[in-house]
Amino acid sequence: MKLDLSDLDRVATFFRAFAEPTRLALLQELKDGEQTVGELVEALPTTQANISKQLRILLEAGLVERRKEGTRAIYSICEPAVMELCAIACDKLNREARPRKLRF
Amino acid sequence: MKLDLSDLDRVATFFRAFAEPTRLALLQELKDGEQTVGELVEALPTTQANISKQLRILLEAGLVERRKEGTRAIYSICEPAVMELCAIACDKLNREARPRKLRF
DNA sequence: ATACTACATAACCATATGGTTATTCTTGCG
DNA sequence: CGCAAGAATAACCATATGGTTATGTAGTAT
Repeated sequence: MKLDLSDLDRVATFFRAFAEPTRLALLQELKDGEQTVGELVEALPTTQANISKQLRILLEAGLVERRKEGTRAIYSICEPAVMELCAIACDKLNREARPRKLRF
Repeated sequence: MKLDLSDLDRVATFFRAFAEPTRLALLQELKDGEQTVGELVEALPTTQANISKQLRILLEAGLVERRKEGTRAIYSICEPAVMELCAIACDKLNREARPRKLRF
């Protein structure tokens, strides 16, 4: 079975969500539970605007979900495959000659 | 355990190899066995130069390997995780409301 | 050596995208 | 209401990147 171009586009878009360090860092922060935007801003070395922007990409990719509580927005991972994919990526990278092991 | 920025960069680079339709199409063509560059050029709607360029990215990402035979270059998938990752991506996309199922 | 085939690389362009600053919503509260 | 806090969006810039055309290079044959 061969996927056509529009399906390949969707798959590519899905993987593209994982293809940037900042978004991976966000997923990593959310790994152990939901976080507000403010908490994520404090945890990562970038601006609130950028955090919101990248979170939107993760949201549209269906990797995270948003919940509102008062004025805050609380994000959490809603796609179990996220951890699985990151684990596979780390396994692959650990198989290369490397000083220490990666685990997402 | 938290990956630092340089590790996140490596993970991101890994995923980035999957984040373009042309490279996914190449992987899909290679799914059932090795192919020469010429065969891949015939199979895909882009130029030989672009095929070579994208193959190099897959090669550097460690997803495919190259074998020379005469003047030909024969590529094949050398990373088992490739199919696994694509299967997970398709599963996820199939879970969204969609007319038909994707399978890489 | 010449010419041809198969592939890789270079140079270049148009677009996409990560990041920033500035601004605009939205919500809660006095 | 006015105001502040938290978050999203807009506008913008610099860089990265997919794709193309043109050129280079290695192997094979004549």
